[in-house]
Amino acid sequence: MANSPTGDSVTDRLVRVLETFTPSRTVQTAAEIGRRSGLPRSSAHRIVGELIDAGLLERDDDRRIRIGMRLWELATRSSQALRLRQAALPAMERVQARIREHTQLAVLEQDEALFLERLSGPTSGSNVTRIAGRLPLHASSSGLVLLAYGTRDLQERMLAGRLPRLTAETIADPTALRRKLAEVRTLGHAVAQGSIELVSTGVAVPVRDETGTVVAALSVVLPRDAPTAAALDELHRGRREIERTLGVRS
Amino acid sequence: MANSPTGDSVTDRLVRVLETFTPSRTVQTAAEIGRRSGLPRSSAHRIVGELIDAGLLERDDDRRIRIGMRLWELATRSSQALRLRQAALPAMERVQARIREHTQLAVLEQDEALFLERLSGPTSGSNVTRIAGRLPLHASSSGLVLLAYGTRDLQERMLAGRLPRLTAETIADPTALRRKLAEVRTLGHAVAQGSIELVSTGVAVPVRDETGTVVAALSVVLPRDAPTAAALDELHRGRREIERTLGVRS
DNA sequence: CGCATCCGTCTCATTGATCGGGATGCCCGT
DNA sequence: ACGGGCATCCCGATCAATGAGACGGATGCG
Repeated sequence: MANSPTGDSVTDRLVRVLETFTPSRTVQTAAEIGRRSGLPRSSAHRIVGELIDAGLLERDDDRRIRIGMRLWELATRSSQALRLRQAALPAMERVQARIREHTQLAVLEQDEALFLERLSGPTSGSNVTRIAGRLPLHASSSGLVLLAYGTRDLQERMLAGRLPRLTAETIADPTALRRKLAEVRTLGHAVAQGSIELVSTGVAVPVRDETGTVVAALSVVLPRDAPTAAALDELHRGRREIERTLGVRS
Repeated sequence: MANSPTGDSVTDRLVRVLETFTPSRTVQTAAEIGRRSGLPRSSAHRIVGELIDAGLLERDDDRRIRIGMRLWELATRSSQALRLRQAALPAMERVQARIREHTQLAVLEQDEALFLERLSGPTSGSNVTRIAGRLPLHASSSGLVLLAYGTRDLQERMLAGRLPRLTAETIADPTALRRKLAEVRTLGHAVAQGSIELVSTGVAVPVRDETGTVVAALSVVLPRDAPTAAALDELHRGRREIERTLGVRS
């Protein structure tokens, strides 16, 4: 049921076409789409045309194709991503205003951390994370939180799989990761120093919904050797504010 | 080429399925989707299944269907909606912090104003506008700005069509609307008093990109009889900040 | 200037995926 | 016990989707 080995159906094709768009390649010609999606030229043209008729894609002034705002509208209108983001935004603004570094909200999606929102102040530095971007669970503070409070099943799967190393300090050893997850659960937060970029440290706390399930991770990115105490304090304040908005009575 | 009167193709069906989701109905059963989209039960089931396999929809714990985060991710990653929103967010936060009322960013989409973002402070009142929501061009201050600086073609089309009346004060007369648009162009901003709700007044200014084209409207919603001078001042400050981020040299 | 690419558009015969009616079984409320 | 609503599975007919190919225009290179 999960997957059909055929990998071919009109729906699959449409998705493959949509997936050829990336944050770096936001506009492309129909032929490029065909090549990247492995579709014959003429088929790609036809499918792109249909998607344009449907309003999911748009044709640029100069024939190039881009994702239509209608698709963004459809997706944003009714995903719980929006609800979470809305509930969290005021608290995130407050955290950002006090800490003045990147403030992020991430959820679990297909065994990775998906970032719903990121606020960056004028003083904040680089930006590996982007909105609607992803990071591996074992390599980011947000991911560690989501993993530590995730299902046993998820944890086993991650511990059994490959743990790619982004920097020399990424936790790439299953035993070390298992120990780290236990630590996260004990402390109630995750600190990831240099696991993505050597120059920065991520700090993340779990956010729960009214059923007590961890639904997101709230995090900030600090310079590598900055003290984490103040950030943790703000993060927990923010977490409580978000949870209150979500209807958690404490 | 533009439209096929048939209105039937796999793509059309998929879109119709996606469109059955609304801000109020974010989860539904497959049968409901079938009914709302006018598709036979079994067809609806099959299509929903394919969309779930593709990751665009998700199945709830209890068999119900909802929009998948993957769709939000795809759409958000690479639409210019994101780029605009990103460029505008810091400025919007500043405006919101000073005025303490709803602060909104809207773009033109299919002859309506589509709201990309809305920030609401603790003191702000009701919320007719929602993110990814729409309002008619002639009835909102944002819409009036987008229309006044839109193409001649768009203006003719709107003036020729029906102008539904949301309140007693909505501009529903073509001649009055034409005069209002000229006024907006002269002043460089739009004030819409009571055109959506009698108790509130919208104030909006145009935002231009590096080519000088108006790409968005920045607006706030004030209590009906509040003075607009301070808000206008902040809006123009915010507008300049956004335009600078977009690369407009002034 | 001529050649080589790359693009978009169009046609058309073939085929295999899509379609939808219907049967089955489950769950839930009455 | 019963009826309604739902998800799931099946299957033959059909027809829209498919993709190879040809054509013309735009662009770039030597």
